Amino acid sequence: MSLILYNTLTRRKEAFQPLNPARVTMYVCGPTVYSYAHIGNARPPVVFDVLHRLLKSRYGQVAYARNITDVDDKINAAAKAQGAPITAITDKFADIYRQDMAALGVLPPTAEPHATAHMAEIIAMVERLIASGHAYAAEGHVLFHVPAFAAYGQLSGRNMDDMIAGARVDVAPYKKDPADFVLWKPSSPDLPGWDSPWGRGRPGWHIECSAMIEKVLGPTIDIHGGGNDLIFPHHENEVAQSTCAHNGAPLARFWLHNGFLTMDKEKMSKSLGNVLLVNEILKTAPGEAIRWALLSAHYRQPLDWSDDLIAQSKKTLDRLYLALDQVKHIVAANTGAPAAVITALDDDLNTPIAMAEMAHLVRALNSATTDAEKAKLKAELLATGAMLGVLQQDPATWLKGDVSSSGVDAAEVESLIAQRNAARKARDFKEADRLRDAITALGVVIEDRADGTSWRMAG
RNA sequence: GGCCGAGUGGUAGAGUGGUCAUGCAGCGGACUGCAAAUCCGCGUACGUCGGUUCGAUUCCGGCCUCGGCCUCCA
Repeated sequence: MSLILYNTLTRRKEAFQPLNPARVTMYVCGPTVYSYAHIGNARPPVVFDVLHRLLKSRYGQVAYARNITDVDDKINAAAKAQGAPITAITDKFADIYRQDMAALGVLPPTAEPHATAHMAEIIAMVERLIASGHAYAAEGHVLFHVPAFAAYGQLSGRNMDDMIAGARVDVAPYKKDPADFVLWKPSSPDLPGWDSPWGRGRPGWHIECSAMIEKVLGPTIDIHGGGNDLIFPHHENEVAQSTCAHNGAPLARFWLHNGFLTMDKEKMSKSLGNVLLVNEILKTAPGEAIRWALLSAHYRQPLDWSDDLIAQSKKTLDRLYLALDQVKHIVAANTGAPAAVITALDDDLNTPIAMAEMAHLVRALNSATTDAEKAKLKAELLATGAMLGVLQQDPATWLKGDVSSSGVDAAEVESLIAQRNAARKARDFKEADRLRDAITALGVVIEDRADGTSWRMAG
């Protein structure tokens, strides 16, 4: 079995082999921390978390870096608007981001480089690019000279003539070529800046990733991931900078890009304003259900977000946890995820197929009659859940839901159940049904089982 | 205009050159005092027009529709 990944660079699926199996390297573009992450922002970290888990299970350890961009004009604007220091903004939203991602079951990356902590590396890389003739300084700016890199446009499949023809922005007068992009730009005294050979300034948008990848992971990494919209210009420019700074060594061997999350079929984006914040959704739905929803479509496909999607995801997880709850006293066998699950994930992270396999497992588990069977199926289900980053909490905890926030008094429910069971014992079914209606009215579902009556929150 | 991607049953969403996705919803049955949960069974599908083929939802081409990138954006 081997992992097959769709490589944006070649536009086809390719067998993945790490450069060095003892140190698989992966980089995913992280957030610019100037406000809350929306649910679309959460798709890459969740998707690449599944890849992270898969790589870990195969190669033991993965050097996985996800950056924090803490220098950016939008951060400056936010700080100005709120009358707060820059670092107050970036620290706050970096913290919130980490918390949100943890709530979605995303394992921390092995490194979380901050742009502001890598100014020396950024400046050094810019200097190298100037020295090698790939960049030039002009009016306090440093620009990457796109015609100096013949392979420019390869990743995004564009050619320069078309782009110039379709250009929608005014070309700055100091650019030698309209496609040239900024590596370094001057800062006015009221903006954050760092001393450099070109005066006090700050980095352009793309150079930080190139510099941090080199520093944290090395010149050529195995996998670089991010959202579809980053292919151009962000990743194209990263390729140009890094390749030229490394004498032609490629930046990344595999480029992976996730499809977009939409709302009513339209891209969710901060500029359009149609965003749902992860932080807000987490107040109304468990993080695990949100994660399940994000993985319910293949990562390269578009995914239309809706309340119904979360509701369905939650119900599906209910069913899985209900089955696990039935076998809580059975010790899971020492078995990993079934081959079908591995095969599915190996095929370009086909999470919907892996989820379908979980449905097979849960049906088999519910039908199993021997403890040995149950122990094996329980183990397979849990192992599959671990690959996807779900199903790892105590079933009872999941099924009870957040009782405290629901306003339901657990003692009252237990009391009503006891009264109902007394009525059932006395064969007073009218009273028993009345009591159950009262329980239902509280939003609680009860189930009579051989070992007693259990209850959980409905919906 | 250039470059990408998508159009599947009530819904979400995989996949395949000729039997089955799967979840949710629905229907029938079993179980239950009745339910719930669970199990068993059932149903409706592949945008459009051509081509290749014994046979296409699947391959090829045209068309239509929708979305994305080309400017900050996951």
